[in-house]
Amino acid sequence: MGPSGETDLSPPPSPRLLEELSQFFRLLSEPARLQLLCHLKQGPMDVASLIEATGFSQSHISRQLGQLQRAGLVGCRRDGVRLIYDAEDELVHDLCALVQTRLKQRLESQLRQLQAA
Amino acid sequence: MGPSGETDLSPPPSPRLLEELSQFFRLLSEPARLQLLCHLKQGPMDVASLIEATGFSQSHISRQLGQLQRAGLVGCRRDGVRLIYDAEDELVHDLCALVQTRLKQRLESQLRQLQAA
DNA sequence: GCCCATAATGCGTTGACAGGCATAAAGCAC
DNA sequence: GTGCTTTATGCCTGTCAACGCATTATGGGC
Repeated sequence: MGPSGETDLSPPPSPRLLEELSQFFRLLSEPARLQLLCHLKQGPMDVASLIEATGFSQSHISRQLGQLQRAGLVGCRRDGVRLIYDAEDELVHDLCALVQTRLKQRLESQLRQLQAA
Repeated sequence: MGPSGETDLSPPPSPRLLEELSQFFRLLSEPARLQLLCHLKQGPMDVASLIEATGFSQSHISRQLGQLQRAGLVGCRRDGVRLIYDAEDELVHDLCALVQTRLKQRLESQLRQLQAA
């Protein structure tokens, strides 16, 4: 606990990794995509159901699903002419849970500050 | 409705929460901000050092720090005329570690597929 | 008071991407 | 084969945010 606390535990991440990380977070930075992931978390669905559930256009849904699939966050199988998508990754759920907890803590903290004042 | 298997374990998140989550992820979706957070994780720094470390303009750094501060991810204190920023949240580090692990797993998986073929 | 250093903000440009419409591709039924 | 349905893609527009430059605000030192 000296003045030079040496918090330097980890080396600075390479620009390459930084780019990959931010690209991943970018996928989750769009409410539409997050919404699709949440719906798919409840179980596999075809695109028509996702359109019905979200109200977005078919082309939009298809594009967002494409991005999520390329990232490996969703997968799909064929059922005749339909494509059934499903969430393939628990990570997103965990990340959301962590962030949600933090958001809640932050709001509670702000609330206490208001009450104290 | 379907006689579906009801994988409905968790209720669909409200649009409000979806928006908050995506906004948070959006903060991390910019390499510049992620880079600032990583630098600050090594210890408190003033803005001049961050400019030196990242090569961005002063105005840009200031703006990004402002966003991070409003989200509570960084804090700052004054030292004379300088402002010393520091990372205030372990969450980002944890999130990055989780995502990084996943990215690695994914690459390894792809590598195995190539070798098998 | 004036001057200098540091950080924040107004303004403009530009690039990226959401999102819809129209079209093409893919697969099934006949 | 022709049609019909479902999904993917080309094209377009609007919007939003990164980013730099110029300016302003803030806080020393004299």
